[in-house]
Amino acid sequence: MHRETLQRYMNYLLLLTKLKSEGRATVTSDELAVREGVTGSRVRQDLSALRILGKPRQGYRIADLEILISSMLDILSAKPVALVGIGNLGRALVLSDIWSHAGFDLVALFDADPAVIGTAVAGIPVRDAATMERFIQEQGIESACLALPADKAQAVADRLVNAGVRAFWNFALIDLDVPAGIIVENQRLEQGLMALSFRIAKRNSDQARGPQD
Amino acid sequence: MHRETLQRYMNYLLLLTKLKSEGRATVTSDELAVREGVTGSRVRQDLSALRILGKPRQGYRIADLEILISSMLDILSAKPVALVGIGNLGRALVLSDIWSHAGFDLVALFDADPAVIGTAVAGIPVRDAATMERFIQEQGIESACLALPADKAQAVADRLVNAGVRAFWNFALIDLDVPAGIIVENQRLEQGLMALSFRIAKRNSDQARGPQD
DNA sequence: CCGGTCTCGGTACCCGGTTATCGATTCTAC
DNA sequence: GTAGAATCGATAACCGGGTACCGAGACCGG
Repeated sequence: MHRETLQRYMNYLLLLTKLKSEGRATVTSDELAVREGVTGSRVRQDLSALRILGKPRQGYRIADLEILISSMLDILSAKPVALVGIGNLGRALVLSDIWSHAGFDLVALFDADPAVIGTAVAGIPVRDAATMERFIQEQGIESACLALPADKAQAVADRLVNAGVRAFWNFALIDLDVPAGIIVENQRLEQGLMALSFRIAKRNSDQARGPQD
Repeated sequence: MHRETLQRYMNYLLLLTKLKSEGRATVTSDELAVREGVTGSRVRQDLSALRILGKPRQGYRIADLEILISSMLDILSAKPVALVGIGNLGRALVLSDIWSHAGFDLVALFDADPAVIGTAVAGIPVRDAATMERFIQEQGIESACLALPADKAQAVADRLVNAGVRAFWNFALIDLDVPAGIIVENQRLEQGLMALSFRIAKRNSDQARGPQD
């Protein structure tokens, strides 16, 4: 599955949540389509691929969509995950409610700074990074979030791989070098901002040339 | 330009920076290609679209690539930007060095909490959100970063649009409703984590089925 | 009950992104 | 200096995601 398609599914899910909160029970493919900038055809194909069936003149049942898309993304499970790096970013992530929404259970925090070791964030104690491998191994944790400076991320990732971690959510601005089979999902904040810069430049130059196209 | 293509350019840039720090002066299209999971052909077409010329048996000059890709993304300018919401996430963003790397100059911070108003982060004073419109207007700021809870983001965005902001970098997990011509770049952290969940599920099921494909 | 309309499911088509290929150019080696 | 290898630039071929279309089923109004 291509990244674009995956993103569409996640956006469907976001919109479904909103619709459900408005009391809606069904959606049509065209309704989902306009929000995504695609056609109803594409949406129907997306849903068809998940074996989701709708009814003519009625649409799709929102509850069905939510369950099937969620189970495809495997966000209904509670995979244990550890977070390394209790800086401002780390704290923000710990305090957010995204973990359970994305199928994870944040079970451990690590940092190397004695000033924060022993404190707790959102009720989760911050452990000494020196004890990281043992804890990860004992708990069988296979996912980790790296909220660290770029210069420390590779070394920590290496240690975590040795301890059994097989998937990373990486906020450090480097390309992690990991063995085959280990997943790295990079969350490049910088690229979002660059994309904004590009879109601003494009809009401004388009407007300068006039709206002839 | 499609999102995928834009992402490739940004990844080229990231890799170029790394190569330059290693003392390299030129790159071949194939070198750039393998990192992106595409072919040399695609890279050559990407660079050709930017009127970048290489030399046979030598490759492209890294310095040229950096300048031309950077200018296409317009990240060499210093567009003033304001950040609203001095929570943990806001602080992390302020303290990061991404702003200048992406063509922005972070010039103002706002928050509604009296406890943080008047303090400073990275040398930038935190102003009262009540004075936001006036300051934005006076300084001619046209970009803003929203590091706020979802329930406050829309109201703040509305006020900023009225004050002249025409581009948003939005971290709140909602679809902002803005007038036509106003750019919203959503940085959906949640979706990165969901994508990781999906990739883990996919890897595990693929391995269970065996590596026959 | 029946025609009209709306929306789904499936199929065929299209377009543009990606790859493959080929000639041209430049560097290396002897 | 010449043969050979490497890499670019350009063009053609390919492929798959996206769209358009059509028949089928379901609700609505009379």
